[in-house]
Amino acid sequence: MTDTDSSPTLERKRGSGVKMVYDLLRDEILDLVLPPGSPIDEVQLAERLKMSRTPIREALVRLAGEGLIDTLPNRSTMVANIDFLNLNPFFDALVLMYRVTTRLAAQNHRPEDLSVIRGFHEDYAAAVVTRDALAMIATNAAFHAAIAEAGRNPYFTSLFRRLLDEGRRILRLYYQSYEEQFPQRFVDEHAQIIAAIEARDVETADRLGKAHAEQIVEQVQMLFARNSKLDIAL
Amino acid sequence: MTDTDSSPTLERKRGSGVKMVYDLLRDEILDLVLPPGSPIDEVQLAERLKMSRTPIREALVRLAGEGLIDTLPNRSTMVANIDFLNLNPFFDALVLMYRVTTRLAAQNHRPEDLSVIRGFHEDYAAAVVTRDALAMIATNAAFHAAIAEAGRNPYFTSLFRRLLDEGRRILRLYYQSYEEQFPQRFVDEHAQIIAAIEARDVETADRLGKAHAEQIVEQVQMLFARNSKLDIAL
DNA sequence: TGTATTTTTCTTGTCGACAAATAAAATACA
DNA sequence: TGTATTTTATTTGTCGACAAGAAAAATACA
Repeated sequence: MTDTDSSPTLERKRGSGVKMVYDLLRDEILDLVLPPGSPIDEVQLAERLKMSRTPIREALVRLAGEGLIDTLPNRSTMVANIDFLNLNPFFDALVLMYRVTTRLAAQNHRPEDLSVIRGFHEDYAAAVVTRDALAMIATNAAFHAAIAEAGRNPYFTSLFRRLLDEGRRILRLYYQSYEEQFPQRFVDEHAQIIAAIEARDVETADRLGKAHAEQIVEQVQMLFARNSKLDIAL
Repeated sequence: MTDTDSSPTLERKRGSGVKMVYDLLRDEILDLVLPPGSPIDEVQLAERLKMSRTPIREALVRLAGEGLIDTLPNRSTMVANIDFLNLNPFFDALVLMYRVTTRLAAQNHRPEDLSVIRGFHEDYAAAVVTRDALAMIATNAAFHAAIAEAGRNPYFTSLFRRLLDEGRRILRLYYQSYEEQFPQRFVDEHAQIIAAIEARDVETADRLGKAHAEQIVEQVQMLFARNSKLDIAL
């Protein structure tokens, strides 16, 4: 029998296809469901999501623009690799953006921003309590992205978002061997950061942002040094 | 008569279409040939460049990813506006990236980088001599982009490139009423920056980068204040 | 058996066509 | 004449199909 009538074609709203694919792939990449180096097949995705290749292609172009996938001409496209041998540029950029965005948030935030920030702060604290590593990673990124938004500099915000994304991938890797000591500390530091922002204490915010970032970098480097044996494929 | 045989279909290499459209539109946007707010018609472009809408669409998606065009769903896409009423976020980001990239270049550059940088330095000096405003803008951006490359932090480099692009649009506007005093000064400052980088004098590079950036910002703000009457359409 | 060449296969890049969504124009109605 | 509603027109978003490129497989040849 043919498939006429049986499946009612699953109507989608007219521009939602690309966003769907984009969000799906982005999440799968950032959570390492698709590890670095994984090939991405357009036709396979197309038939899995029951749509043409066109919207999928558009999503892939966007992801490539954000550096999450690499496209070699005429040949397969794959999830972007992480340069584990030299994370320094990443760390440098991350620390600076932590500082700058926190500082700007202290300068430029509006009252309504704080409730958003506090919301993510609580989400993060909840994730720490339930020891949900994936949720911790995601809510921590959301927390700092919200601070960046409150700083109201779209250039910094977009770079920071990109760094936080990349950070999600790296953290996802290390949280396998996660020690429970540091998340609680981060909750406290987050609370201090919020207080500094609210008080519009620019210098303190700057200092806390920097210290917080360096804590994270140090932790990651420690974890990295410890289990450098577990190597990710490719 | 039909057009069979007459025009031999103008064969293009297989992936070159998108790059062609992308480069073309990018240049026209940055040089204000397409001023902010200009509508971009896909079909019109398609028949002008004698290709299908698909590669044009891909180029537009890329440009949208870099913030050079805005796409409203189901409706026309147009060249991104510049928020002239609040250039502060732009200036803040620009100054910081000038500093950081110059500093990192002093730290991380390799000998071969210097010749590239010097090349653009000379191009800029030549543009100043011939008083070619468009060339000055473009070579100045290329000069600083080359310094950023020598700093070897892709995150900073890509943000800085984006800022330099945006700067090209803004400068392009003000160079209409351009006063010849400052380009020569910039040539000298560029030379000092090169010297600091070559000497690996990180602190001096940082200081020079910051000062240079602030010079530019100040100039633009002065020009902006002076002829705030000439308003660009939309 | 090992290397070079041809053939096949598989994936991407491009095309033309159609349908949905929105704006503009035209019509109806008071 | 002015407003509301329908109709038309224009532009985007999606689709299926096909051709070009490159790797893999198969064949030819030594």
